[in-house]
Amino acid sequence: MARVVGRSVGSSAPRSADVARVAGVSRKTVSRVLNNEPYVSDEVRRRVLEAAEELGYRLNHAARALASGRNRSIGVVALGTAGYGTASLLVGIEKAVRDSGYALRVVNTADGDPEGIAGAVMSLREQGVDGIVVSEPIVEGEVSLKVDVPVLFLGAPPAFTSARTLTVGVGAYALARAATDHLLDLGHTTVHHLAGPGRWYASKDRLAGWRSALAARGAHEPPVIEGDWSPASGYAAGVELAADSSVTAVFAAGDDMAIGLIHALREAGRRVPEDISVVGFDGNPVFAHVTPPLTTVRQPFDAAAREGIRLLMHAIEEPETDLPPASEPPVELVVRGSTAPPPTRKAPARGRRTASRSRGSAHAPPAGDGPPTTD
Amino acid sequence: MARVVGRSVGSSAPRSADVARVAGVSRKTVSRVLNNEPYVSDEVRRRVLEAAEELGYRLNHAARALASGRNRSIGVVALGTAGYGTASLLVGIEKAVRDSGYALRVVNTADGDPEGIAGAVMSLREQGVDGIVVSEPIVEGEVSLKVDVPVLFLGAPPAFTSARTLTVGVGAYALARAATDHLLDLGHTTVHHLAGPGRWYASKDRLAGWRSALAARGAHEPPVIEGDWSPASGYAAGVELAADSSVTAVFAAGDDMAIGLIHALREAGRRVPEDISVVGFDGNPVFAHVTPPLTTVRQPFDAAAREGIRLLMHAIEEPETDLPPASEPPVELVVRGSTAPPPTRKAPARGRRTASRSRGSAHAPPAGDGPPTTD
DNA sequence: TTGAAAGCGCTAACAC
DNA sequence: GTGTTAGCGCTTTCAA
Repeated sequence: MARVVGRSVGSSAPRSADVARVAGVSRKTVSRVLNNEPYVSDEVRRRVLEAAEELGYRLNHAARALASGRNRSIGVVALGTAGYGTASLLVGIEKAVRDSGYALRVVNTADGDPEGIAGAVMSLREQGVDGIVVSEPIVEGEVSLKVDVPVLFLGAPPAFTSARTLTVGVGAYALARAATDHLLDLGHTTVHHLAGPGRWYASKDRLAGWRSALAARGAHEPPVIEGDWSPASGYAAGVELAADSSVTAVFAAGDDMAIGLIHALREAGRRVPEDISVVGFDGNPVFAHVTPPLTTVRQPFDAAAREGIRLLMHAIEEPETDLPPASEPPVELVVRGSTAPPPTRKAPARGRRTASRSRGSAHAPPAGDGPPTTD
Repeated sequence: MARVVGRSVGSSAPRSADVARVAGVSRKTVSRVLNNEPYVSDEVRRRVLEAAEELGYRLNHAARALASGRNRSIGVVALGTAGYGTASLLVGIEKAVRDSGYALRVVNTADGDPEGIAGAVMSLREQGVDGIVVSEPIVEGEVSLKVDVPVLFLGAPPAFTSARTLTVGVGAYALARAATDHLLDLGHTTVHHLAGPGRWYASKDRLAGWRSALAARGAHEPPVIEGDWSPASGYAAGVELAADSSVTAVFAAGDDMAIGLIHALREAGRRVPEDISVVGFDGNPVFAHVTPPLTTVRQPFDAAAREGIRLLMHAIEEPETDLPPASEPPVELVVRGSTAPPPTRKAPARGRRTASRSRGSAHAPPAGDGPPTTD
């Protein structure tokens, strides 16, 4: 390996000027090659790449950002929790962003309150991100904020205005509806609902799906119990529900809550699924191994993240163009052992047409539209 | 609210020069105030802050980074998985970094192989981070890399050299030992081990802790079974272990694997904990609600992250000074329902010649020694 | 198809 | 205590 460059000893990292010198071209040409711009002869391109390689040249992102105004990085506002859902979404976002050649900056908000979100967004903007992803924030309260870059709301409706506002749902409404329909199909006369915190949009969406499934069958709508996503809150709800002998089916808005719920139910002497059926929400694979294995609906984290980032990238790089339409992820119901036909009653007709894939129901309003929420 | 600034209409974001003009000072003084440098009169400081506030001024990080060479951001190389452990560590890191006033950049590696880690680290360096956190990488293979910023290895030994290499453990060795001791204390003559992938340092550390606990009591060391952290791999191990009637206690290197393991055990007719005791590793709270509730050891994710970032910040901001010593996090054993004394028996009426390809060594080699892998 | 000059917004070093 | 003068390393005009 011939040492072509004069001195590279005491000096620090090579700059584009060094590459230019070694390749025998101008700095601008180096820049062209590095940015894959047209109008560079193959010969020159090759020489530049070779020189960069030889020098171990690494482009300085800060300088590029300063000069161009574009940072090639996107920021994500996430919840500071290690839950399966949140973590899965973050992993999916990271991968999609990296595949796009962008860098990822993360800011968590302890609890997704408006101030927290606003602060996180401002901090991200200050860091110079080209786009922002707000993942599963709360919906309550107004975030008064105006951001000058595109913002993607993943699994939630827009909470503030931005240069370009995008929304990609995770199909929570349809998933909740499928979960409830599954229970109804089994022959349960109605389904109780253990919801997430009322302030979360994710809660409202699931609640709405459950409600619509009930309404479609003319089933009675029992009062909603509210948890906080934690297994402990599921347990507390279970204690409450176990005392009500009319309960035969429960749809919990989260797997962890469902597990806590089942725990309390069984402790109170109610068998699952013989006496009471339980469906969770998320799709954490570990719950295939508990007793009873948890029936649940799988959230399309990866697909939603990929789709969302695709839209965001488009909005960043081609602000003028109209965005290609978002494809709705499929509904995936995972039937395991925590659901069964209701007790006493004779087994229902075998017409078990589980709402799998396909939007499954008469009308499923897309996320962002406010289906009748109570709260 | 008096509009002091001349025109702010069509123009874009205000710069430090605008603030300087409004406050009637020089740009450098604005810079001083914004960086909390000394030698600025309170009066001037107040005026500058006021002007900045009024203009809605936001400092441009890219420009600062370019000018100063410091980026006020740290990068983390994580595993692209949504597991409880990984996610908890990341959340802890994010919080600690944010509290230090730094920004966080994240790059995941699909599987922590040397190339993946090297690529992630280079990408982070290119992005101009001031420090890097490598969280739970694999240990096998050499990462040939020289980084010019401090690197913190969290829960793993240094995998490559850097300007300043820091290491903070999560006490895995002590935790594994505590888990095994708990089983031994219960009266089990020995404890089997379901390990993580051999390439992971986390696996080796836990393995070593288990091994040392056994050795300290002179207990026989059964062959190690290797999983991949997934509940499915735990299940597979359980099928295998259930066939061996001499097994009365198992220490699994992860909660999820423990759950899969218990599943298989019970399916094979072995009761937990009556016939076989199982201890997990991590501390995911949801497993307090399964049947049986999982006994486990809790990893001090937050404490480790906080301590690690503290060290890293110190290395970044005061490279000369010696680092304050790291405090070891406490060992936390969470005893729940999956462990009990061994089954009622007066004498261990069993010839242990089931799977006798154990090495049966009486000493505990430190991590780094490769355990007999099965795969 | 390539190059020369002029900054991007900030901080560093040195004056005053 | 405060201001002045130069850049940081890259991309952008615009010209050749």
